[in-house]
Amino acid sequence: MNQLVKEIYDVISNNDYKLTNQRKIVIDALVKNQEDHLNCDEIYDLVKNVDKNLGLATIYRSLKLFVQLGILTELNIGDGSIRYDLVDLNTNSHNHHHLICKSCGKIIEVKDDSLETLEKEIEKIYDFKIENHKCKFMGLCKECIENS
Amino acid sequence: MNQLVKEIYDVISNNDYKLTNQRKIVIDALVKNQEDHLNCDEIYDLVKNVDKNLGLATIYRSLKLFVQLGILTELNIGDGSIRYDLVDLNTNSHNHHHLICKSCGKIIEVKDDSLETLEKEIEKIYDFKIENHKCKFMGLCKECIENS
DNA sequence: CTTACTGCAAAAGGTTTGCAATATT
DNA sequence: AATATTGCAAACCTTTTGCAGTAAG
Repeated sequence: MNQLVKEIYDVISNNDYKLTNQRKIVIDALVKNQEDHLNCDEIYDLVKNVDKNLGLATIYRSLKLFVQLGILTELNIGDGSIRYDLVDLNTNSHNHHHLICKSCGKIIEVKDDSLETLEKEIEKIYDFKIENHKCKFMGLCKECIENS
Repeated sequence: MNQLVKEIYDVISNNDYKLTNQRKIVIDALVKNQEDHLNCDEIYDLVKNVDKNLGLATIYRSLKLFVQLGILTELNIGDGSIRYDLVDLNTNSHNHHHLICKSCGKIIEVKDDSLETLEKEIEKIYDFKIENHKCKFMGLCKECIENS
């Protein structure tokens, strides 16, 4: 079994939540489509092929739980739905940003931890303890620039 | 009249939209409560005191227009509603970030343009033309740290 | 065997829209 | 006078919730 899947299972079990079939199916969809930043409805569509009876409400509840357990973070690209991003459980860091193409909607992940200096500065100036950050860059991707 | 208000009026007129009483009232509420990052419903509450008949739909439509005209930007703090942030029309830059206290919900504005270096780097590596960015830092504000 | 979890359907937000009346240019 | 804008109510969409039945530990 995929190493990441195993780690996620552990987080759930170790926190005394039950490893139900439905949760496993949702996790499978999330891991297999990491790049896609799916929203609940899109996960529902995928998951129906595996278990026709799996309900939408169950997915909403699963996703909420996974966020609470630190397995996922929420991502808002302004389309009216919440999208989800798998957290790298090993580094336990949120050190990546998103490039969102305003033309085609593509989301590109950017690994970067260069915000740490800025964070330290902000913490000092504002007496604010930063625990996490979310950074989005909006613009045009390579393909959309070429096709315009 | 407030200089900022005058500038906003100009943007609306110059783009051939009508300077209606309702739009003026909404602008007034936005300018007078710049710090508060109001959502539509909160603006509705404020505005009702000025014009009891001003409808919620009108505010939604005004806010959409103002975003389109670059007068406002949308801000998502994860409470399920869209909040709004006045753009500094003179600098025409989006060079500020938000600190969001996860305990009391307070939003603190941080002036900073240190992301430009990072943006240039990202543009080069990913062939992505960045037009704007949104950056949120989540954590605990001074007061909430002291009261815990 | 206990109680957390699920599925369903209904409800609850927030936001959008159609239409007739109104106000701005 | 022409038409963009408004107010109202209904519609829409995403997300949440109550409850009875089911399954994981």
